[in-house]
Amino acid sequence: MQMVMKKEPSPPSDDGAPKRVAKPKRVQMTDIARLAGVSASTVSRALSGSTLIPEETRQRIRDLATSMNYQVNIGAANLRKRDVNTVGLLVLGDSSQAISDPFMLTIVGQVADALDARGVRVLLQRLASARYNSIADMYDSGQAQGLIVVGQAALHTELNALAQRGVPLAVWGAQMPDALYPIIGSDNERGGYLATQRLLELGCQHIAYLGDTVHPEALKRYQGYLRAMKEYGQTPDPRLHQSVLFGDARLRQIVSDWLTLDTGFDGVFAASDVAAITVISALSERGVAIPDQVKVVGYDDIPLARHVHPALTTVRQPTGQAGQALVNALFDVLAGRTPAPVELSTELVIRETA
Amino acid sequence: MQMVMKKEPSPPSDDGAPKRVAKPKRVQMTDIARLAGVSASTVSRALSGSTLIPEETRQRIRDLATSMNYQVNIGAANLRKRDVNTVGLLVLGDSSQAISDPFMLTIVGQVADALDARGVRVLLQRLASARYNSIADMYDSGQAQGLIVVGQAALHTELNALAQRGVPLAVWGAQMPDALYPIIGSDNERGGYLATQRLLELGCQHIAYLGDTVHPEALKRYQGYLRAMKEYGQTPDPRLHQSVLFGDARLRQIVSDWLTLDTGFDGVFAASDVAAITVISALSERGVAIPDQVKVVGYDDIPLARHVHPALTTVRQPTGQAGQALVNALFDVLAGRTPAPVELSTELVIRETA
DNA sequence: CTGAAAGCGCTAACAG
DNA sequence: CTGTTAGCGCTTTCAG
Repeated sequence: MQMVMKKEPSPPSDDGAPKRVAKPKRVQMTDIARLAGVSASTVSRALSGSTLIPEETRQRIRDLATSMNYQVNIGAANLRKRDVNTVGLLVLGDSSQAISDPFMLTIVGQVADALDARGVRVLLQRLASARYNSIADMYDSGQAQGLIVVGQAALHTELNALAQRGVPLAVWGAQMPDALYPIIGSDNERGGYLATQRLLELGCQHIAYLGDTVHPEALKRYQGYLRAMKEYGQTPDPRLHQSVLFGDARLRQIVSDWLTLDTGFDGVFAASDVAAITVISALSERGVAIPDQVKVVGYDDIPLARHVHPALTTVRQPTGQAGQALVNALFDVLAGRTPAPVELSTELVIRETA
Repeated sequence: MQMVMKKEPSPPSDDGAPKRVAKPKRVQMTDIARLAGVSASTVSRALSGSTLIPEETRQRIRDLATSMNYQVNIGAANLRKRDVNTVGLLVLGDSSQAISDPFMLTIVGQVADALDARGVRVLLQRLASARYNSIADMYDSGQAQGLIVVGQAALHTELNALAQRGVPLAVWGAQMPDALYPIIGSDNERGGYLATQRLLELGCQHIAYLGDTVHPEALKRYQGYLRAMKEYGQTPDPRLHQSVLFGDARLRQIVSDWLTLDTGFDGVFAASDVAAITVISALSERGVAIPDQVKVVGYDDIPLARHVHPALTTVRQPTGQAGQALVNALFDVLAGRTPAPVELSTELVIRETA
């Protein structure tokens, strides 16, 4: 039966955002109070577990509430308590490519879980670069008591400004010397070093680096790459440094270009597993043998890294601790402490591609 | 009975959630009003763009607000407007495995974007099965005007009960005949059929199905598998049906078991790409040639499916439309309409594994 | 132990 | 055009 009794008063607007239509009246505290024969104060106290209310009454009120699917209106309670108990989780990044990176998403999940464990609500927002200026909106509008930002991007200056004016935040990214906010991240420089060292140890003479050095994390990895190269007496070929990370077509083109270089190339260090896997795919397509002709090392150790063929050698970032560390840092800030930045140790996971 | 010692006037507790500490006073509407020399009402109107206020004044107030990083307190505004403009996004699933499934996460991202485009806030919650009973909390506590549930799991009955009592929701999952809530999903039965048909066309005689039929979606895919088998005159071997989808070790064991069957097996239809890829990996490890000895078809077409080797033949679910469809459905419900369920068409993507 | 009263920060009549 | 007034649903003194 499709046609239920039409309500008189308001004609259903059909033109976009729905207007309020026949909202079933929500039960609220006074209703419970009336039904329980007590005052709202008592209900409030009972529901919050105050020992002022005798256990028996408390339980009775609780049962009543449960049976009516009543739960305290958090918005109203927050207003009164001047507290929100909610953290904003911002995921920076442009293309839906960037956001669909399994690594980023893993961190998002971890953070959500860690906050949940503390009983804190999570307000999620993906933010494209065009709106980076509204990064603090959740805080400024009182929706969130603090922010966790995943994907530092190139926003260090802005983030510092926020920290400066007292916005509590914690960020996943690369350490910055003058950061006024806590940064949680992996040891990117060392990761880059380990990856490159591996390639060098295996005898690579022409190692490419794939990563956008505008991002501090990718830059650090690049610095690690440079350090290893220097240590092994090699001079990086600038033609083998590319910023592109996403987009199959472009990546394929780059690989093509590299293959036609006079010197050729025999190793690739990619700043993300997703990029590394795409490169492997492009190389395989052209009949280049991995690891025989070209060796590849990725970064992140996403779950699928071990399942591609050949299995990807990569630098593992300890996501398990990431979420917890971010949340801890944010709560330190909220408590007025100054948390130490956390640089999680990276680890080379050797598989088949290098 | 926990007799907690009554605290003295509250020393800074260090043992958990931080107490309020030196919060910098937030600027609020009355502050702006005072500074602008007008009343709060005027500020409210100006900031909400009311044409009652002359353009000039409006701009002046806006600038003032911006310069002070002031934004209307959404919680308070919501309370007054009796509206929250927020949707709860619930991700069901137990293991962090389940949640890290790229496919699920892609949908989460899509939904977040689609809501964002409507100017609706997103409250994210991951929900493990132990807490499935609190699935409607966000709604009951007035935090969200409606819910979007990703991962129908085996909760059809519960979801129906929620719909029954008027909780606005939209769900990603498999169509159910008696659903009182809108379900958005792909045509799982057809997807299962297409996948299996492909294997049959290629001459497979012993096709395994990997998918937990407790989940309606996986069940539908299984039914598609059965239909194809029947159509091609084959009898499914019950030993080749396994519910396990996650966990490398177990999956490897299952593959081992299958390999030692008297009949062997020459085809696998896995209900998710992640499972398919793991199987491929396990088979490669044991020296089984794909697709020569065993052919594999997955489900989802996650981005990496094309990059594994051999590239995965799979059934594509149109995630692009998923987020939008879910959001549209929810808003239909909120507007008092009864949205038609959406069954997005699935498509076989033929690559190398079959 | 319990209720009455006073707001939390904002918006929306309702007068000017 | 603008200010005054009265709450939104809840929590928390403050008195019993």
